Amino acid sequence: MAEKEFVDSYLPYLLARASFSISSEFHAQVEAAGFTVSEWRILASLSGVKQRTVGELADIVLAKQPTVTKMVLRMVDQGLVMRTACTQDKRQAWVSITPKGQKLVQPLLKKAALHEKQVLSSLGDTQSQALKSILQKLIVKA
Amino acid sequence: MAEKEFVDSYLPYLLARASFSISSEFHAQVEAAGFTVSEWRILASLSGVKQRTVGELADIVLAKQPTVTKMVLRMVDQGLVMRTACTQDKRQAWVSITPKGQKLVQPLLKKAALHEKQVLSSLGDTQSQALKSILQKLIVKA
DNA sequence: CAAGTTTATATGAAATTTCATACAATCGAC
DNA sequence: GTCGATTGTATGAAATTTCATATAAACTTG
Repeated sequence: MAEKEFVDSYLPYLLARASFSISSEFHAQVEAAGFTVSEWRILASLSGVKQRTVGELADIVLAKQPTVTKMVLRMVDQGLVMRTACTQDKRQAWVSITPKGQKLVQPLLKKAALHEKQVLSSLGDTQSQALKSILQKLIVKA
Repeated sequence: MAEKEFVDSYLPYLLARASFSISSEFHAQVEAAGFTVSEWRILASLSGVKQRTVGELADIVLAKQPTVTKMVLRMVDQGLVMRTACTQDKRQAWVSITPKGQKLVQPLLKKAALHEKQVLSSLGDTQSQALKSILQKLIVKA
């Protein structure tokens, strides 16, 4: 049984697996609210701001631009977000959350905060801080 | 600009983003070898073992079973893996890597090890160890 | 300011993933 | 053993994602 390296200690895989594992725990609640994970991310990232462009959203939800364009169109149909013309750069499309979207995502945001708190408390303050700062370091700024 | 919480410090998102970021760095090499990320994971996870079942592979590559079934069928067509009947439990399908698959994945495994080493060395020993052990803790055993 | 280049988004076609469900084989209890 | 429940994989249809490309609006230079 010498062959456990890949799955058990290869860093990129550990990251992927940990991410998957933690997200899965919360995924049930996202689904219960009727959202996909990407939809949830879009709503969450729109919930505190005036608006974001399609490109910014693509970067945030870690998806390709055409994927986000179509995702936004679907969410517009559902009345969760709305598109408005960008006044400065007419190539860009501004996306903002609707009152309906805001209302639906609000309870999820609370649950997300709670879930994170639980995970962090299971780690303890020291490890929590260490983890976050290391992860931030791993995230390439570009 | 008070609204940077979600993207900048929400743990599940940091994990997803860090995972994405690190994987992306290596992704170019995976593509250069002609594989998708999931194919790479399947080959890597098969490369040291005699065989794995479809279900085990689904767990490892963090994908759904039907996805893996179809992925394996495609990889069989490409001659990268082969399916053999499981002698004990006839419901299960054993998948193993072919010599061709092994030959193609070998250089990638080396590059992966190198890439990981670079990432780890940028963190330093202490943080590397801390990160890995915290991630392992976050990964739910079930 | 015209011409070429880059950037932001949209869109159709193709590939992939997912959901449901079907099918087979194993397991358990009687 | 037999019947019902469970488990592992396959498969078709639907939904989603991706690739390639189109389009339109800035930017750059001379």
